[in-house]
Amino acid sequence: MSHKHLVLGLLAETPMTGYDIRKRIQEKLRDVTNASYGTLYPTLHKLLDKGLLNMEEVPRKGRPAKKIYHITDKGKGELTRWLRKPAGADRIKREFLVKLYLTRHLPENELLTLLANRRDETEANIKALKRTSDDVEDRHQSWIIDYVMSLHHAEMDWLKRIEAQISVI
Amino acid sequence: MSHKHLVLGLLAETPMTGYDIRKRIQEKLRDVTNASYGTLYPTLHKLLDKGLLNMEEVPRKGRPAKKIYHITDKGKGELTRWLRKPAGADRIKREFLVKLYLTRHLPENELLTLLANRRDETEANIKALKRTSDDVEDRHQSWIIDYVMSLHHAEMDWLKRIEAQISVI
DNA sequence: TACCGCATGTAAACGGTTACATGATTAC
DNA sequence: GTAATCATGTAACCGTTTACATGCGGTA
Repeated sequence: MSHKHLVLGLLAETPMTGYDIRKRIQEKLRDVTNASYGTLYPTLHKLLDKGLLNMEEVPRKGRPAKKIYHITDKGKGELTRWLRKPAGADRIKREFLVKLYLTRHLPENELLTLLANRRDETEANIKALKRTSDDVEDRHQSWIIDYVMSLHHAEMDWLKRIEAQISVI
Repeated sequence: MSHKHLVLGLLAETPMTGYDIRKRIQEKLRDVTNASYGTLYPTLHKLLDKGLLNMEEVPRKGRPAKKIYHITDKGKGELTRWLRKPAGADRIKREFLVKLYLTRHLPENELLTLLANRRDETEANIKALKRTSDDVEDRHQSWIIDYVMSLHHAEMDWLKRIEAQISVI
């Protein structure tokens, strides 16, 4: 992905500092990404270089100026171009699936504990998500939560199916 | 993740060359990872250094020797230790969710095409998966396919739900 | 003859995480 | 007084992708 377009998109709504962008992401996009300053600041610098952003310096007494970034027309162009092309297939490193596959050469009870642990974790994830879903303001945000929730539930169902399959044998 | 444990796990089944490992992954774990030689060979070198693998050189006429890697007892220990601890939460860069969120500041029809496109893509993914699921040998592999398929279906249901929600308004 | 499969790698670039460094202001 | 918040960044490291480099043997 690179956080380039996310930054562009957030700045298209309203001009902000890098710090603000971080907060926004933490508040509204926790389930989507987890970008740190180490990613965000260099991204801003690159976008500025390319002319996709402008920067406005706001001096503060006794410390370095605050830097407010604004999206440029060029930036808006790049953003809408990106939004219109299909999102790349999610490249996921599904560590759990690797583990599942590798239990092939291990005793059956290893497989069963792997599945049971995963079920507990998924259950916990669902509960945690439910808690965060209370203070959601806009539909876009609630759609994301709904999406993630759906995937969690699908995984739960799958886990139960597999466990049932095994215990029958 | 790092492909360290995957390599260890595959070599626990049978000794192989780096080339063989690549083929295995392509054949059986396409939905889980996509490791290239650029990842695999350095990983093998590191594991060898740490004593988790042994290497056996098999000379070939007229070209460099083939290198067959074997897992050591130390390697087996490391592998089972890893398998037993819970798999880290899948850190996913869900590009599609970023796009979904960013349609906030775009006209409604942009949102609708985004969803429609995604639906087409997901449908295509499901069909492609169905095709691959025919020549599956062992249950571990079929579980993985079932898992991925479940997630695809969950996404489809979600997409339809959201689209219905919007068209009502 | 031309291409595919076998088999080894390296190098550059990219994207991200973690930890570090700085320092004022505000709330408890 | 102490901790959190505001606000900037850099540097080292890690894992991965992509492209490149090499070259034999078998198949169409």
